[in-house]
Amino acid sequence: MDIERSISALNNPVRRQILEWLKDRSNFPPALPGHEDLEGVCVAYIQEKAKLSQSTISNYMGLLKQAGFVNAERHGQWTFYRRDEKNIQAFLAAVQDELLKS
Amino acid sequence: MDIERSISALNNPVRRQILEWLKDRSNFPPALPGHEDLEGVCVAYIQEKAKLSQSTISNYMGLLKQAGFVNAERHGQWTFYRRDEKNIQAFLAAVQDELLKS
DNA sequence: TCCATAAATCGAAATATCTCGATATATTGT
DNA sequence: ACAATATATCGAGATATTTCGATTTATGGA
Repeated sequence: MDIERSISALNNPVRRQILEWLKDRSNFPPALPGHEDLEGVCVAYIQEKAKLSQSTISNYMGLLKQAGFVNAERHGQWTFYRRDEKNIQAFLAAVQDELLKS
Repeated sequence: MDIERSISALNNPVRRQILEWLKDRSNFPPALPGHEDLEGVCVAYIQEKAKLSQSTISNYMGLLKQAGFVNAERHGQWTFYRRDEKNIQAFLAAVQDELLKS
């Protein structure tokens, strides 16, 4: 739990928006054929919704991953990103601790 | 509750450290004579502990104030800063909401 | 009024972040 | 092996943040 890296990753409205979108798979187009069982969303779908360049979104997802907010799973040529709820909880607990604990 | 501004203010280790120090008045030298009743801490004390320049700390306290994390109270030539626990709670609730609420 | 002190603001240099297009890498299908 | 597609990485320009010293403003005391 690197709080520095996590806050830095959250310090951008598009990255926060992506984390919100990822709460619900139905914010994106249907899964690609053969990947219906996967929870995650590919970079191209996220890019389309965020309306930023492919490289920017790839970079953003890398930052969110380093911060622990998402997991990446490669399947063939696609990387499927999904929220890591456990780490998100852990982050919230850590911030709460830092801001409130005596 | 401007979450953008709040996260931005927290996105700096010294500012987070200051918020932690302000949890406990005894992290700083005793109050100036005649101000023993005040909860807050003057800029000079914070600066001394943070070991950054006066202008930097004044700027930091301004950012923390704009974000709502601290209140400023002017008494004579001093500005006394203290945590705004209500707003800190509100911020935590808002982040929790943004990160978790469906 | 003049001086000293505290804090805020200004201007600037160094560093970091944002964002892009171009390129590289990995994988799949022909 | 080749072409097509998805993603990652690279290099760079624009913008923002960090941090400083110098200056300004506000206050209190001699």
